[in-house]
Amino acid sequence: MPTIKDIAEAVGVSIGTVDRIIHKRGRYSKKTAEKVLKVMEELNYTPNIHARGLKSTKQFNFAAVIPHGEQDGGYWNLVIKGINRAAAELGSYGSHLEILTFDRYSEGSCRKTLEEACLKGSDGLLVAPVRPDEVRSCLSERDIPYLFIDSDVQGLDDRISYIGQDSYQSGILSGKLMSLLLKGQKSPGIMLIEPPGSNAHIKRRIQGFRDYMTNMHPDSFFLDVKEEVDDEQSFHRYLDSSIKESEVRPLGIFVANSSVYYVASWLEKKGESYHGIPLIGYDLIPGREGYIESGLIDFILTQQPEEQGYRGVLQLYDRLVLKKEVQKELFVPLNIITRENLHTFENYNQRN
Amino acid sequence: MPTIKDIAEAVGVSIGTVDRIIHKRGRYSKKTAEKVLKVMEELNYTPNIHARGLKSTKQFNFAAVIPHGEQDGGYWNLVIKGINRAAAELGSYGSHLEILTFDRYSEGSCRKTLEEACLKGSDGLLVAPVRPDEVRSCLSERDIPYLFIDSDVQGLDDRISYIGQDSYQSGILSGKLMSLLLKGQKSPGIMLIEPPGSNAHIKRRIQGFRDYMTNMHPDSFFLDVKEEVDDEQSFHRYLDSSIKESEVRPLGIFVANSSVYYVASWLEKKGESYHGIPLIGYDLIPGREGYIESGLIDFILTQQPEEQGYRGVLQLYDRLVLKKEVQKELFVPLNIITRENLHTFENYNQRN
DNA sequence: TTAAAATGCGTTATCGATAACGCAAATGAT
DNA sequence: ATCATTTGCGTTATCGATAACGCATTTTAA
Repeated sequence: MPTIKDIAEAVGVSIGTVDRIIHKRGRYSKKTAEKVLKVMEELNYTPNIHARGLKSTKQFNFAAVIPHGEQDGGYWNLVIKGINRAAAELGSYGSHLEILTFDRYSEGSCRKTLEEACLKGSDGLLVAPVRPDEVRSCLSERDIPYLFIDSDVQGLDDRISYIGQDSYQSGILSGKLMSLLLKGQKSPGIMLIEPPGSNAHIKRRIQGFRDYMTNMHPDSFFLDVKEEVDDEQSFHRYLDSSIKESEVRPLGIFVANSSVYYVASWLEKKGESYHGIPLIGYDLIPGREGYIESGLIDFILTQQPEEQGYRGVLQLYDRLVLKKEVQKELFVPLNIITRENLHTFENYNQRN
Repeated sequence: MPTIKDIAEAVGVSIGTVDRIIHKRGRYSKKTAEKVLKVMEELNYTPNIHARGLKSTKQFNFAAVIPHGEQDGGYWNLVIKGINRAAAELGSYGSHLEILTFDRYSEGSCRKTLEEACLKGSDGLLVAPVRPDEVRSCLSERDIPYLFIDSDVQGLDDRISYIGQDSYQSGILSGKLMSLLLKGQKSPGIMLIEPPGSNAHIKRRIQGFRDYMTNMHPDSFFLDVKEEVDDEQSFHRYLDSSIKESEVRPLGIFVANSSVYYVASWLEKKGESYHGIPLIGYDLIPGREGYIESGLIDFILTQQPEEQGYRGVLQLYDRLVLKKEVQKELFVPLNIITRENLHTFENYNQRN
């Protein structure tokens, strides 16, 4: 491995000169710079990360701005887990990461938290822009580098990267799985549950699902249920009344987010005759796996929140500390979770 | 972050003493050692990786001993890809990794390659023990640290780690998926294909599949096909004669490894009436995805060869270079691949 | 022409861990 | 009592990149 000293000797200058040229800093002549860059190219010089990391006194301060951990059924806690794992893996050398959370259901909370992060002098932000307008208005007037997870924001294209899921395709995939579960039944009445606080993301999932079903089962019809409250009891009541109104027993239920667990507990309460109804939903929520094990929930698709948080931090680090190029867009794989492979996903990932 | 200097000052000794105590090296008194260790504990000292990496002139030489990349339908090339990705990520600081391949179908080739790796003075080996006997006889008499991927070896329990898949459970999962694809048909005749060079791994998959099916579809019967040759043409001929002999058209086909692609091309040749037969198999082979896209193959389970190679190298590094504790056994998640999520698995993973 | 300013570049201390080296003091042997 | 050996510990150079500092030399201004 060639060092800066090797370069200096090869060119016939001192290491100080080489360093200044590498960093385009201080004073040097154009001629020398050309020679140095040429030799660097030839010897295939790459800086020694350890020497750099050791010397650099610069503490990078990163901040992650995401909803409170327990919101959305604990979904964001999984993101936090991934963030912390990445932070631990990078060690705390040369970088420090702080997680700031906000209330995604209260106006202004997101903006306030973002501004707080900016004022702290963060060198980079990892943001879950569940409130795109607030994010847009806050970030567009600053020049802090930022990266989005979970969803993207139109108009903020100079983000470092976006890490998320192809929602529409995940809806398609759900459709396929539902189709299989229906075992060729004709005219399936499908209950399509649009959860509270539904956003563009969730709407795209529903669209994908609907498109697949109408395409493959033209005779299927939908019972759209749009829930407004995020609380198990009211959810159950609401489902009961929806069922009563429409007077059909659904042949399959698709829930476009983690409310699927509420639906599962509802089915459980309804008794045996409801237990076989195909049920597909989103997200693995710790403590709720029982519904998958018992088979009440047939399939869960995940957004891989942990993976998103993990990758997000790594990309921030790669881009800002290591100054590497990173992918501007990264879709996490669509994993299918079911009773038989559920346990193989647990506790994978921690690197020690 | 406390440094070795902080410890030294706190105790009232020099950094040299602290260093010797940390590494149990050279001469020091028991009393001082106790004090130093106590303070280290209190201040929660962790060595600075960068300083250590910078100083240590020790080049770790690792070797990966696996079958030729193109064997098993290119399967090992994927492992190699993961190994290289990990190697690139770790940078080449303080470690060098060499991949040595052998012919898994020729006796002694594995042993020879292993011995070669040992003679090169490797500090650690990543081994795919597809020939357990040769691995056992070679490694048990040396004291080089080693780690297994793909499959484990009985009697070599002092390995650093084993990284692989829960084969039986993957068979169970295949059974579940097959069961769904059969859409409730009665008395399904299942063609169960045991591929050439079948090992304990593959037999466990078959066992899992069979157990699930006989449990959930007691009326199902199996047409066992044990193929001997690993070549597309002969495979087709063999399938033809098997079908003719048994005089049944299979209602579903399970192939316990990547020979599933041969079966797919066979079904394609047989014409329309064969195209709808549920087909489940293993492994994503580059260039063969077309059979999944077209739907000829319904589901593919993967062993995540790339992930196995990647993790293997990371664990070797963590254990030997960073001297961390690592998990003695790591099962990779069972991913389900189908037409609708196939593309979300491609090109994920490389970190830049 | 001469002082002032600008340019190009070399020198050096630093980050934290490592390990060789060697000096005292303590212990042992004769 | 004297010398040899052992024991405990401090000092120091090193790894490669970084960046402050300052010395010559050249260029510009008056």
